[in-house]
Amino acid sequence: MSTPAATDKPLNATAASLLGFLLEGPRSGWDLVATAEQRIGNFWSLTRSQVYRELGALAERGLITAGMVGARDRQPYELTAAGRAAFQAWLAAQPGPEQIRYPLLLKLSFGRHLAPEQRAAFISAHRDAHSAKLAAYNKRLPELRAQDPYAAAVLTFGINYETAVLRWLDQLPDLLPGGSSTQAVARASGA
Amino acid sequence: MSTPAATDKPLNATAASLLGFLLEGPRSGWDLVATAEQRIGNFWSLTRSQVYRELGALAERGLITAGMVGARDRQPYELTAAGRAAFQAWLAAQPGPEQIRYPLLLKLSFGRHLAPEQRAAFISAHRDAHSAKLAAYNKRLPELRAQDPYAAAVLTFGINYETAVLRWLDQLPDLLPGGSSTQAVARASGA
DNA sequence: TGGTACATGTAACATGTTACATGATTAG
DNA sequence: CTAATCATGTAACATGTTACATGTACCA
Repeated sequence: MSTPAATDKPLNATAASLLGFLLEGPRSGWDLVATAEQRIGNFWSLTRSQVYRELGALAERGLITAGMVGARDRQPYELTAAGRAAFQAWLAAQPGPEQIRYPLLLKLSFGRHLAPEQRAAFISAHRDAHSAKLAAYNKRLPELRAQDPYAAAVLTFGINYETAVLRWLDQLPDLLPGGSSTQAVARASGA
Repeated sequence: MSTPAATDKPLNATAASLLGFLLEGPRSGWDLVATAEQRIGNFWSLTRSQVYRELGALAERGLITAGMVGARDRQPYELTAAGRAAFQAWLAAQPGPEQIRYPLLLKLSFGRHLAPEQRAAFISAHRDAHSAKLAAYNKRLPELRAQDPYAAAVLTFGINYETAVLRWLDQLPDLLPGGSSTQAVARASGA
């Protein structure tokens, strides 16, 4: 068995994505960060540090090779055959469940300890952020639809998601103590 | 300034949640894991290891104190005044944006490299998981509504979310190449 | 007395974040 | 010439995951 430098253990999703972008041609770390930000940044985050680290590890495993350094110390990498195979193996594996970490939900679930005005401030800031995101997604959709149906499908998830969040935010006052219905009762009882 | 053992740096959300649960009375690590799983597990994950580590750190910072060891080496912790203050400080801070890491979206965005049958298998497994979750949420809602409006509000987010995901999954065949409309065309052209 | 659920923890590792340090190139 | 942008990287730390190790108490 000639060991081609640890094709063994499975890739993590971040590393695999980098390989995926490299399928389109050689890219430097900097490029990859920009590409990732743009293409998967909405549902998969990564940092510069991480990218450089993964590139080093991928090179060591023989899944990519460093090309000739260009202008500004630009270090391009390109896929090897092993890298292509590793990417395909990753892609073919059943994806795990999504992970959501939602600080607002966490704080709301401790809502009994939270002053209503603060709660309201959180929610309102949150609503602004989400309606901005929805608007941005809707703006981008038509263009993407023509260019790349896969990206458009993924963006459509984002639109569904943001819409659901906004709808939930609308419901909140009726669900929470001190919300609209309670206030209506308070007004009706002549407070 | 009497330094009360580093009340300084802000808590992370996981540690803060543990403090939040301890507001309801002394709990052991084991209890806290179970409570967290049940109460915030759907939108905030944590592991046993992490909990024990955080408990150690919180005790060192003077935010909790270890009580007397009970049966089965059970080690209960309770909040200190500093712990209460730290929890309130965390709760009052503006929550950051949610983070979503969605492996299926990642793989779909590389959809051009994915065989349609595999894509279909991913989506179908995903759909099953999400409809099960939605059903579970809907089942739990009435009970929670009476018990804890905050938990119910948070669960309602989950219901909105799962509904949105399922709706998106329904849309997918029309968005992706080789989807239902394409198939209809193929059938019409007599394949 | 044997299995299951309870209970705690460590070690090793993987992943992710933040701050720092350095320098090249380009546009004005 | 100088500010902004491009480009790479390290160090330190925080967070999260997995596997391992140990033992108790309850129930059948």
